[in-house]
Amino acid sequence: MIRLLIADDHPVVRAGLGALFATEPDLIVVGEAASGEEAVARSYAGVDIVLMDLQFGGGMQGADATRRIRERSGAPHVLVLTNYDTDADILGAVEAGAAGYLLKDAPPEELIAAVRAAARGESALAPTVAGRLEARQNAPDDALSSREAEVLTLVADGMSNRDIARQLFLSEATVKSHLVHIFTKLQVSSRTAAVASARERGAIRSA
Amino acid sequence: MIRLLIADDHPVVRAGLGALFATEPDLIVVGEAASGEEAVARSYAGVDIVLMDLQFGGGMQGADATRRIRERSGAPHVLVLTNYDTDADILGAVEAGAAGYLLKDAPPEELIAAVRAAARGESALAPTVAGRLEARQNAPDDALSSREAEVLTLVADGMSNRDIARQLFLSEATVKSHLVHIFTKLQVSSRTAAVASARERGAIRSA
DNA sequence: ACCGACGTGAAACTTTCGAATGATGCCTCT
DNA sequence: AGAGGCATCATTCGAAAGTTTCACGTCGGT
Repeated sequence: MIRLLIADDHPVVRAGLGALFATEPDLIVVGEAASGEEAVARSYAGVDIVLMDLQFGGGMQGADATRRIRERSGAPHVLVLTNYDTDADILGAVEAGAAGYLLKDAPPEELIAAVRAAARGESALAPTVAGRLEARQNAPDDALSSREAEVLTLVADGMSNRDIARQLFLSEATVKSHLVHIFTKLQVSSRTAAVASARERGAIRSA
Repeated sequence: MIRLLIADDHPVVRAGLGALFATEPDLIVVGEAASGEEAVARSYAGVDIVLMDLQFGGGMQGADATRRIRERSGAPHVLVLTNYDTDADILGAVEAGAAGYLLKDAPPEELIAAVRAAARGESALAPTVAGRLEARQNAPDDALSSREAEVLTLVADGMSNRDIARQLFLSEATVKSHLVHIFTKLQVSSRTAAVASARERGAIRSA
């Protein structure tokens, strides 16, 4: 018997996953969570697999929750389940310790198979995802640091360097410094181009 | 008895909505559709309400499907159900003849109430959505001219004023002039903010 | 025929951004 | 202990971007 925890902020999705797994005799849903925090709190030892959404309406996001859960010993495996298959999301999830990365539009059989695989301790990456990861391995090292990503997000919201500095309690010089690094890593030379590039590769999420 | 058709390309969401409505004695799901085309085909007279997702993986999108369904006489009411609440999406759906606009993260009771309201012929806009529509009504006349939209698109791609001028066979001064008008209409004061604002209201589609 | 609104274009001027360089302190990994 | 990555801050300068103000058509209306 495989015990599941479903973490998703959409009640409809929780109900759907619950209904799906209810038809399988060896799977049982033992809990639900509507936020990242809740997911961490409910991932006690009696849970075998956590189905984790990456996007939550507010608070802790799925990747962080995954990290928190996995850093404990005897932690359940985490299967990430999301709408998007952007590089940044996938990489973040895998790096956070996810055993698998599934898309919400996947056929039910695939979900169920992935749950069973994860319960056996296997990694269950969708084929498209695996290919993407491989491509990422060969890509130049251009991962933004978390601080840089934070700055870039504010830039994408249209804030000026001064605004960003105030918001993050930094000097304007520091913001510029971060931007230089961002430009270098993204191989661009203006803030709008950086935003365009980041959107393309899924490093930032539109409002 | 209210007969429902569920149109969504995510099996999980279909299952979730099905499970949700199964608990209500006066609601019955009489069909499912995984694409816009399928939704149109299955919206025969025996259906009272269509739950319509706006985003489909490919082919006909929800707004077009809604239009097709509603243009027939004796057509079922269409409740649009989506992840995003951008102005453009909402406006498009309502204009296509949707009786309601709901977000997927809405609580189940709200969904069910909306279905019943739609079955009675009432309009069931989520409060947040209604407010947004109203705001749109009162908003200053901020429609961009086609030339302005053209410029803004290039800005969103990260091009400099000089690049844009060259591409559109203009002087740099003219590009700036267009930008001034764009800023005024969007009520912002920088190019990146303009792009953010345009993305928010759906005037620009990200790559 | 006149007026005004609007899209378009343009100059001069101010502010912000980005490039280049350098420096400090704090981590982690080796 | 040393190397390297990251975050922080500073100064200087030239290049963009943004502001202000003006001008010229075209079009619709009273």
